[in-house]
Amino acid sequence: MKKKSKVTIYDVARHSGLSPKTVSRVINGSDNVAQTTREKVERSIRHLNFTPNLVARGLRAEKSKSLGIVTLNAFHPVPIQAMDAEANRLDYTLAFYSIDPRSEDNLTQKFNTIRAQMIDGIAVITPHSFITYEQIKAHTDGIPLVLLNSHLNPNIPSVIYDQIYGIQTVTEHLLELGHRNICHIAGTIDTRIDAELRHHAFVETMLSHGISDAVTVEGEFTAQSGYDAVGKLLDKGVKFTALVCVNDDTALGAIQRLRVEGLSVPDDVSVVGFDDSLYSRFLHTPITTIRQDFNVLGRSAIRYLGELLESPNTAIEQRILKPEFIIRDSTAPPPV
Amino acid sequence: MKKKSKVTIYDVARHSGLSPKTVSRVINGSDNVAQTTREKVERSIRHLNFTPNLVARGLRAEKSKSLGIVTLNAFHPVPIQAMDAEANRLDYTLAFYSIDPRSEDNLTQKFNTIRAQMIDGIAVITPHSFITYEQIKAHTDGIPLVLLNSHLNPNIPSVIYDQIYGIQTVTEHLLELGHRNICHIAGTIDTRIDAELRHHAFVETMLSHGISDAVTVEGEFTAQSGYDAVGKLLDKGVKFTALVCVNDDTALGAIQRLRVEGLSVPDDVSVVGFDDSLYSRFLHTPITTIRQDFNVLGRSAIRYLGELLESPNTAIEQRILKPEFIIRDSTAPPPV
DNA sequence: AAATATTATGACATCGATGTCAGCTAGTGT
DNA sequence: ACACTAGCTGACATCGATGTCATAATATTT
Repeated sequence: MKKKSKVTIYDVARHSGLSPKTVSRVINGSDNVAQTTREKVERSIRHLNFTPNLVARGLRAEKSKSLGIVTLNAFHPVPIQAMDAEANRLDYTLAFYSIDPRSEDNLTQKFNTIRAQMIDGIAVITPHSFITYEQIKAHTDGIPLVLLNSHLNPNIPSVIYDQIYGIQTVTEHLLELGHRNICHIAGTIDTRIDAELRHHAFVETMLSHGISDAVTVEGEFTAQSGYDAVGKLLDKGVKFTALVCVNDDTALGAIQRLRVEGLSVPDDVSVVGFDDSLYSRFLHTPITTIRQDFNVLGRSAIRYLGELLESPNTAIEQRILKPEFIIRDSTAPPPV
Repeated sequence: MKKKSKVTIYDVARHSGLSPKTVSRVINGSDNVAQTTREKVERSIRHLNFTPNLVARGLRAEKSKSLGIVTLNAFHPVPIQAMDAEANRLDYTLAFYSIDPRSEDNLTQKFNTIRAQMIDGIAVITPHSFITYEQIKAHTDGIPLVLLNSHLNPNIPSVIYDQIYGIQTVTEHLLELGHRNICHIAGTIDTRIDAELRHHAFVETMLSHGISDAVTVEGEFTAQSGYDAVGKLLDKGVKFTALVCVNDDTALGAIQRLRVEGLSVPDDVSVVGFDDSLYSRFLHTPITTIRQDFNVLGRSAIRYLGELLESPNTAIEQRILKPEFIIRDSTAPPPV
């Protein structure tokens, strides 16, 4: 049986015959403690199996030593394990909050909680265009803040993969192969920033090659929506020899639909994805894609947050990660 | 500009001309407060935009109103958003901890932190056989605890999908189709409980049909390991017409390797998976599988934890969810 | 040896909310 | 009119750790 009663600094003080303040000094590695005293206290700590109460310490210090991870219910992957590992390295723990971005109330309420819990720093996974940096910032009361895969804006503290570079690369890859009739199966452009960025990059790249009538169908980042989008394109009689998909899930669904419709990938239609999902290289037709590693993204965000906490004059900037282009079997020259 | 200084119950008291204690009563909806007083306080609260400090409250109440989600670095999906939603419903927030199950030190240290943060309840995602319920319990100091997809044992508080039923079902499905030479591509049997359970269920089911020489190859839950496992089977010259894979990722890799080796699924070899991963139904050959919904699992765990917190005499039991069998195209009778 | 500097320790207050308990006001009963 | 409730409010202590500041113990200087 364990003792239920918690061991406090007072118990340690009593046991070692010293004052609570001295015990506190030992815990915190303060200089002005005699060697013999320190040892006595350490013995008592070990003997009583004492762990300082972080809530009490938090109240006094006005900081909790934990970081908040906020997501916006957007089906964007949350690399929580990687973020936790990095946070631990900086001596922080993690608290998690999921916010409904459509509810201003929910936003206010959650950030009230975050402040009330004295969370020291916040990482927001925000590929969600309902919410701007300013809106979030208005709620944080000065708590350091880093956004993940958010708006493209050099003046907001964030870590992002270069979406524009990614889509530009795959689109140009298709153009170089000789494709001219390229369609884009997008994500929810009006609500997701990454979808918007990728869509814009697609249109621009096509324009820069003199193609102004490229067709876009909006999906929602899922395999099902990719499947349906191809159906829509075919129904409308759109002519295409290549598809740029907003992510691998969408590409997966698109490829499946093409197959159902009797079209071969890549012989009849080339397809590119985005993300390099875990399954992508093991498919019947491995997908040509752009790899972004969400673990790296998460770690970078926490690291940045750590810098902001340590030195408040750390530059506010956008840290841009370059995704990697991976050519597989789903792309080929268009049929002759 | 916002005021940086935090608003406390004392500020509200001063502003409303009442005592902090009365403000506290209003916040907590206490009975004995005059209507006019209550309104005065509420006005002040709104005017000052006051939010009670949860750290202070936690210290006093000796509870944090947050639940700890613990994972063991085992690549098991963490349905953190679903768990958060359920926790919020019960008026709790979430803290996240990732533990290296091979390090006893890490285990001790993390649970010290959990106790030091006055976490009220813990959900452990533990398909990891390094760690038993007893080991964890020894660290929790009586904090309510629920395990997810853990050991099969009616006396530990946990929520699990019935792994045995699942593998039994898919194996019998293959047997009914006429297969006799069925191999199992397992997970890491020595370190993952779910792998062990599934392996055991496979062997038992085969035995109950009079087959005692069924071959098992150990993988590690990944597509790559499924890919490699098929290679090993072929190298060893093992004869098989069907594969039971520990999960869909493994099945995906296995199917890919079969294709590379010139074997067709399901004409030459039938393959079943487990989990019903998001991609499984969109593959070239959609996978026959067993669906377990991790969101449901996570929500159930939090709900159970909530019951344990509310009434400490809630039964300690194993809550078993039945997974759903889904037949797709990767299984067929064996070749004649 | 006296004066001064340095090191080591503890008493007390504080962080913000709330439990305990006492006191005050108004209302009821006789 | 007096005693007695019931309802409302506040003073004070408390949760556990630590900052402030005073003081005791020791070392250093002259």
